[in-house]
Amino acid sequence: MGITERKLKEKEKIREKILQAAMKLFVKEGFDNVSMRKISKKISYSAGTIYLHFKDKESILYELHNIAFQKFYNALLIANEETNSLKRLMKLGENYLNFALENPDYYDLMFISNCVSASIEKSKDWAGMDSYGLLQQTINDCARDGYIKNTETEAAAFSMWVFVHGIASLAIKKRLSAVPQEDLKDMIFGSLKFLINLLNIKKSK
Amino acid sequence: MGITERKLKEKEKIREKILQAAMKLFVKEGFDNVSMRKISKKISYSAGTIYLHFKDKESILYELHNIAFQKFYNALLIANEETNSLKRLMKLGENYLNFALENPDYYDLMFISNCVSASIEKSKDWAGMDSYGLLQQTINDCARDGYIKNTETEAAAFSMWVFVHGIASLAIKKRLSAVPQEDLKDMIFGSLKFLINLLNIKKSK
DNA sequence: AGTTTTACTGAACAGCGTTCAGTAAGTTTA
DNA sequence: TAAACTTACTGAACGCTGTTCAGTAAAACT
Repeated sequence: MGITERKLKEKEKIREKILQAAMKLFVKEGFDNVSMRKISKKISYSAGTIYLHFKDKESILYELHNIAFQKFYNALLIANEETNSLKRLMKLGENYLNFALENPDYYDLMFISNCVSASIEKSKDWAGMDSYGLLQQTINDCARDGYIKNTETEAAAFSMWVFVHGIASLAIKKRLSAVPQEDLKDMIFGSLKFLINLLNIKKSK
Repeated sequence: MGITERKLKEKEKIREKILQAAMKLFVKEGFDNVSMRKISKKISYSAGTIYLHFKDKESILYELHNIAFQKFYNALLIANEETNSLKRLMKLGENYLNFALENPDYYDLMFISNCVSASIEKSKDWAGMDSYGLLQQTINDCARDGYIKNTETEAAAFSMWVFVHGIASLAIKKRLSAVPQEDLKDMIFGSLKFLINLLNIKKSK
């Protein structure tokens, strides 16, 4: 079985090459400005070859979409180092926003772009479910520790998400240009603090 | 001056025709799936003619973008019928969300799409400034009436905006498919109520 | 050695946004 | 009224796109 195995590995290698080339191009030039021919040139194959590995351009995006969610989940996970649940919630929000601001193209792909949402609707298990679970867990911990009301955990989790997503998507899509560039980060992270203070019923300080 | 005047009016008429045809096509088929040739066919002119009235496809979008903001502002304005400031804030949020859900393509154009953001950055006066002023005014009224802290009006206004935008953009971009369709509206407007309750320090009831 | 399988190419297709020489009608001037 | 000019518009063309597929050459199997 040495030969077929080697062949499979080589196939996988090309697939990987395509993904990496596409990823780099997408991030640098934006998804729409990258053509199949550009990708193929970057890996020194003909454009047709890509179609031996991917159904179409969209499915390359979808694959990258899953990779992005993996990165995203790992970026959020670092918040778990914080032991205080409310601080952990804060850290979670900060990590979310930092990921979005540092990887705007990934974030766009994951939460905004149209290309992917078609594929999402088919596969009912959404790649972001793990990350949302992380948020729910943290909110539950906050409720347990008396920071937020037990009856409001679901609404709090959802609100927290739409809040940080709202900020992230407006920033990425450049709808916050009224705010001076140098004040933007303060504004963003200040707002996060503001929301968490609203949620916090302990008001310990 | 009768002739040149008539000619100008005719030119304006075609411009209007292009905008209306483009608008209908954009809303029905989505911005990317509409070609200049499709628009031209709809108005029974050649594709080249459009370029006598608009620099490129993007500038048609930009024009529609301003029209959309006008519609948007008028939709928000209805909230002013409500005399109680906190209720007015609630109504403002509801109107925002309703507009977004009922005109997803306009909303996309105004707050999400890339095509427009390039033009926005050039013209420093953003079309949404009037609408944001409406929000700020309402928040100030709420502070005056003791519903929210006087020190927090800026943060409250920004938070309110990113919150409703977060909901709207997730809904429009179909990232809320985990929520059953029949529960979606309750979830959305329930969350709005949740946020306003968080902001409300009077807790009158 | 001959046959089959595999991997890949490059030409082709239909469609895109955009440009522009050419045309025909409308308007102004002589 | 005839000639000159202006304007509005067309349709072909350019270079790009995503995608398909007949053809090819090398590798693997019999």
